Amino acid sequence: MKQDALPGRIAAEMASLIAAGDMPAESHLTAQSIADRFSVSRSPVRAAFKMLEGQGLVRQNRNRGYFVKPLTARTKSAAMKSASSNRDGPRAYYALAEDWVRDQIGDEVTETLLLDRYRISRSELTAILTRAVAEGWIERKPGYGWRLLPVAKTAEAQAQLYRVRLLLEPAAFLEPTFRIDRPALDGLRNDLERICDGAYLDWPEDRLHAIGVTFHEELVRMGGNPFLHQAIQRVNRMRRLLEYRSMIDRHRILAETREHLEILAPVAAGDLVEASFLMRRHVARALERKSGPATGTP
Amino acid sequence: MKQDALPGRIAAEMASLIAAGDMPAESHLTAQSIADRFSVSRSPVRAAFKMLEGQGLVRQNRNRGYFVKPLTARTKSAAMKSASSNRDGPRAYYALAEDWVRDQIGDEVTETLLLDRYRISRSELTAILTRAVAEGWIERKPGYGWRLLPVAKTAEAQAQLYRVRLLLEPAAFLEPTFRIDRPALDGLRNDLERICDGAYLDWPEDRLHAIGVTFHEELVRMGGNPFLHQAIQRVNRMRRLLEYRSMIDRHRILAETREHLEILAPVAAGDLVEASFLMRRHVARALERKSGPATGTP
DNA sequence: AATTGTTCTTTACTTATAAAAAAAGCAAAA
DNA sequence: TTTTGCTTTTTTTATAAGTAAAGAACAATT
Repeated sequence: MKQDALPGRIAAEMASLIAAGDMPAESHLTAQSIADRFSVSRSPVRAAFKMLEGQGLVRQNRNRGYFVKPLTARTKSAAMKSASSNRDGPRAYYALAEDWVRDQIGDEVTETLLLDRYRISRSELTAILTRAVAEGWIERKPGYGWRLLPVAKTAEAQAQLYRVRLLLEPAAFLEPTFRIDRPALDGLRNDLERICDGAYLDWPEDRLHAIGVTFHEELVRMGGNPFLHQAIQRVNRMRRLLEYRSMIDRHRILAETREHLEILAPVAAGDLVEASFLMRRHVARALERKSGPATGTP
Repeated sequence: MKQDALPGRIAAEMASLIAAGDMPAESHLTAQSIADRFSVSRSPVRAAFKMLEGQGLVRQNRNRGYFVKPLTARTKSAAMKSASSNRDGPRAYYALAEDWVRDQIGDEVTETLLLDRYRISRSELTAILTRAVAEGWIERKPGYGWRLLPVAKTAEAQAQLYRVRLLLEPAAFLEPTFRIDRPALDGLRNDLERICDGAYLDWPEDRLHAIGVTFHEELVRMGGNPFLHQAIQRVNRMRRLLEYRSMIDRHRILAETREHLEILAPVAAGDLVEASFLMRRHVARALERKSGPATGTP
């Protein structure tokens, strides 16, 4: 079996966009534009179209391509389901991550052990290890074997992750290279406002989560320091690893989204010091909440 | 050929230690202690011993093991040469990095291209890509191919790396989990004092560099926040990639080592706020010097 | 008792071939 | 001219057998 199913991932993401109304009914989905968006060729995109057609989300017009069908209650729920069922990573990756977080596996493992335990092919294992290395919770031992690194399993560790964010995120605004990216800013505001306008009740969980993460990462990206941006991306991926199972509290999402909009205002006005201050307060609040119960998307 | 030659790396590192006088003449090198130090088994260590014997650095006593031979001018220079020739990574890794930094290669590559260009095996390529991904300057494209990221090439990159250090390193002292690690502290001070006492002229470059890096990483490690520690490790690896070609200015090393010792004093005394302040000043100075010429190990 | 030297076992790398997937190319339709 | 639908080419993955390397076990030596 192919390691990850590119068409499936593309289809899932498009389903999410359609369900969220980003791709209105009757609009023409040109294969090349979708391909460009995902930076792939048209081949996997066509495969994705066929999957979406099977779900009743798009319609093919012979020699004219694919068009978005109007959403019905049926197709809408199908779209949301497909969007969330298709996580962006191989099943075994999450299985390993979960085993590690739950202490179901030792901290030094051999490749054969993993191969055997998760019933995967060598190249799938390679992909998983590469990813885990990139996300910083696995490293190769000098000889044979891999070492699983400490990860935010405990409440204390979660807090430590937030302390790193507290250091990095407010600092991004103060980088000398900070440049406001209007289109990105407008895109963010648009999403956030729609969430506040009720979408926080409708949209699939992973989309809400993704928008929250994107908000933080985009702002850090505007800081113009790629290493800062990279550091935050890693922290967020690590966070995702731990939080992906937890239910989202949709009312907390609303509260946090309002804070996000509050931060956006001074950024748009060019008051970066104020933005930095608000961001610090925002992350600090999230850190405080970590002493409490469930998990949101600050 | 084996991907990286573990015995060679171990031999090189031991050669460096012997040349630096860390392993005095006639001392007995027990295989297990060396194996533990590198967290490998005795097998590659024995192979390393044989290589060192060939270089005249150690002597085997039948059934008693290996012993350090007194350094002669000849063996000393051989040791330094071997230590520096054997970088801690596959040749092709640095070849690729250099090609990228020097714009000798496009920003999107296929595996076959790399396989062919650097004449390496598939698994060696996998190792190289995994490492580059971990260090954050390569990423997998969604379909086929890999994308080389511009992080490592821009002129500002060095300064931006230092700005991240400026954020993270002083903060480590202020973590609520900071715990002084006396043995580590003593080890650091010992190395630093020997450098100041003249070793800055003698010791091989990579050892001087490594001690500087270790100083910073160990202090951050004592902060007790593994994510902070990890972030700094990444920054340092990237720094190494950018700096690995540049000559070391041994007098700058001396100056910086003195600053390192200055920072150690308040740490040992438990005055972490002062240590944090001194660290900030130290890194800030190094950042300022980046406007100037050559490169040291701040 | 600790450590070496050696043997045996496990683990991972190499290489090659087949198959699957994605990318690239191109003629036909809109 | 753009975009589709289809074909061809390239790239990567899957699988498996053979080899090299590292790890583990154990008797011999100090």
